[in-house]
Parts: sequence; structure tokens; C-alpha cells
Amino acid sequence: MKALKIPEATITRLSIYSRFLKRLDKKGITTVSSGDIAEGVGVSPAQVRKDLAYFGEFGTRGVGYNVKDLIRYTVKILGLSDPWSLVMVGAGNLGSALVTYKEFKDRGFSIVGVFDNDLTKIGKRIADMEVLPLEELPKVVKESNVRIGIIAVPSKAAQDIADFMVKSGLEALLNFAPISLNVPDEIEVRNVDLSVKLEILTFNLALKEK
Amino acid sequence: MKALKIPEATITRLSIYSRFLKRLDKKGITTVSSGDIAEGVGVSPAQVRKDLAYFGEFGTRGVGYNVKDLIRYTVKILGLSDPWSLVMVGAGNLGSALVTYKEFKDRGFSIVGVFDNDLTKIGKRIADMEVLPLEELPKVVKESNVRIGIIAVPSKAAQDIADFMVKSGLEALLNFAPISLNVPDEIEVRNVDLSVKLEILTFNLALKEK
DNA sequence: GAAAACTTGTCACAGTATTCACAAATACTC
DNA sequence: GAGTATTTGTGAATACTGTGACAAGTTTTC
Repeated sequence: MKALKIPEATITRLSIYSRFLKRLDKKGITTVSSGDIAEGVGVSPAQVRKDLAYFGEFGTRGVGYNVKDLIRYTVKILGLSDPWSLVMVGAGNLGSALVTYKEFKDRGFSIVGVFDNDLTKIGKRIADMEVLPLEELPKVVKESNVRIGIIAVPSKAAQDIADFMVKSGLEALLNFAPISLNVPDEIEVRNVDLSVKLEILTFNLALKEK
Repeated sequence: MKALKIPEATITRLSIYSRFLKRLDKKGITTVSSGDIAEGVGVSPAQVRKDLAYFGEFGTRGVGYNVKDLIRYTVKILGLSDPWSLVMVGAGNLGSALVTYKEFKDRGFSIVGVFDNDLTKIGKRIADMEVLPLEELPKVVKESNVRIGIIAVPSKAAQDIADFMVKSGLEALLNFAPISLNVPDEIEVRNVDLSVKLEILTFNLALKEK
């Protein structure tokens, strides 16, 4: 793996390629070209090749890529060769839905604890797990070697929760609250903003009116 | 509004600025500088000014921006001055969570129908609404003048559902299924991929190991 | 009311990301 | 086995995005 700085857009696409390839594999397809991938995920063939080229030469000229091999490579690159344990903070509708979200499981993510500080939610059962009080978080993080936490709490609580999660030993946060979190530099944070894409649609529809 | 091509990243940030400003307004703050916004959402001040500059001159030199005015402008730009009616297809965990997602409501989105073709889900109640069979979709789209639909069904079903939604008269789709949809050019589609950001985190954590 | 302190809007520049185009390698055809 | 058709990997060209720097305008200070 080269020391080059990899564009985040490349990682994003790699994740998408990887899952597309798994679907091809499930269909029994063994070989694929950059053009096939490109068409399947909606980018250009050159883009696919360039993205892969950051990490090595995985194809054969005149032939294409071996699907199973390329899955292995993309999974390895994305750090998904071994399964990850996650914790979920927030046992509301969104948190609950994410805990049972099958795609996470398919990609090797396993949620090992659900936490909330709302007394009405603590003790509730979600997918075979009991919702625990937030105070239990540090213990679970330590015991299960959890490095990544998901935040699915209301915006107002998100910053405090994030602070506590960092203090609990988590190294990376996936934040579903629509606010920008303040965390130490060494903590990785990515936001999933459920409204943004919707507002891109309304922007475009409004533009069409003209 | 100029005829210039606006980067989608600008629209994305505009949506984020707009919601950040609403929080400032709620706190009673009346004036804000590009630097304040920048700090609040995690971008550079020049970026904020440039993004706004695509659409006009909203600030006062030496002073900054009036919060209420800027909210109005951003909301207008994003096409959110009037409320939007949406339909949700997919009444599983994710679909149900999104139907009750408060942030959508806050931004003027109102879900007027939830549909599914799974008999075990039809008839179920979600947020005061009865889950309807998919066949009812065209009627609701027409009667409520719905232009945007949300897809929260399993990947396997997503393409067929999307086809049906287009045929039902919808003009824009927000797709939560992790696959790339094939739709006519005139239909706007945006994907919300819940796994991608998680895999960016694992990529970065895996990189740190080195 | 002149000077100092801010802050926007914008143009030029720097930096990134994407596309193009083609040599290199492989497979298929007859 | 020579010729044709594929398809990758990649350097160069292009397009796009973000940053820096500063003039222009506003407010505050003394």
C-alpha cells in the first residue's frame, strides 16, 4: 500500500465497488471489467481503474478483474478483513433501526451494546440486547475492545454524548445527529446527515421550475 | 440567482449552514460572520462566503450577516420556502424510523403516505398513518401532489420499486438502499448509503495501525 | 472626524480530482 | 501464429474546488 494521500472520494467509491462486487459474486460472476463496475455503480471506467491503482495492480490486461480476488482486496483495503465491534448510543427510532440494519452485519459489523440515558428506554430490548445506561459504556468499550461508536441521539445531546464516548475510549464516531461535533484531533468523526440529500433534491426540483 | 453551475458540495454545505443558522436564531443571535458559521460547521470562512456568493450578496461589510435574513435566503435557495409532501416506500425498521424522524418535519417535509408490498406490514400503523399496499401509491402521489419519494426497502427490491415510483409520477427519489438505481434522465436520484461513512472510519483506523 | 478594527465579496492562484488517450499485455479468431 | 479485439495501468491534459489576499464598505474608538 503506497504512502500517497488517498482522496476520501476514492474510499467512498471503493466501499461501493466492494459491495457491488459481492453482489456479482453471489450471482456467480467470476470476472469483471472496469467498464462493468463503472456501469453497475454509476461512474466512469477510468475512475474505477484510477481508484484501484492507488492500492496496486489487481487486474489482468485484456481480461479484467477476478471478482473474488478483487472483493478480497477491497475488503482488505477498507480494513474489513476482520469483523468490527460497534456500540450504539441512542435507542430511539433511528438508533433501533440501525442496530437491526442488516447491511452492517453483512459487512462484518457487529453491534455489541446499545446505550441511552433516557430512563424510559433503558431496559428495553432491541435485537436481543438490553438497552444499557450510558454509564455502562466505558466498561463495554474496554471489555469488547470497541473502537467505533455510533451516535443516534438528538442534536442537543450529541456533543455531550460525543465527549463521553471519547472519554470512554472510543477512537472513531459515526454521527447521525445533524450538527458538527467538536472532538480531539486524534478522534475520527464522520457525519451522516439524513436531510442533506433530501435538500439537494428540493434544490434541483426548485431549479427546474425556472 | 445566476445561471452558473453550482457545485453540489456547495448545496450540501448550504443545507448545513441553513440548519446551523436556525440554531443560532433559536438562541437569539441576530448577527453572524462567515467566521462564526465556518467555525460552527467546520469549514473555512472563505468557503462560506464563496458558497453564498453563488447566489447573491447577503452580508454587510464590516458587520456580517443578519441571521434571520440569511435563514430566509438559504431556505429559499434550497427550495424550502414552501413545505414538501413526501411518500415513504418501505415500512421496515429504517422506513419507520425515517417516517418519525423529527428533523425532516423541522425542515418542512411532511410524509403523507407509507407504502409496502409486504402483507405483514400493510395495515400496521406508523405515526398515525396506516401502511398502504404499494398499489395505492399512484393515487396518493396524484392526490397530494407528491414529487419526492423515499426508498427504504431491501436492495433486491429497490430497482423494481424505483421503477414503480417513477411510473407513479414521482420526480425525485431519495434512495436508502445500497445500490445504484437506473432511472430516466429526468428523474433526480440521490443515494444515502449508511455503510460508506462507517467504512471510511475503518479504512482510517486500519491505516493508523501502520 | 481621523484612525483602527472588522468583515464581506471577489479575483487570481493553488491544489485536487477526473477524464483522456495510448502503450502494454492478454485472449480470441481463422 | 499473425491479426484483431479486449482491457488494464498510467502519464498528460482538463476540469473543478477551495484558499489566499486584498480592495471596498461599515462600525468603533478616542
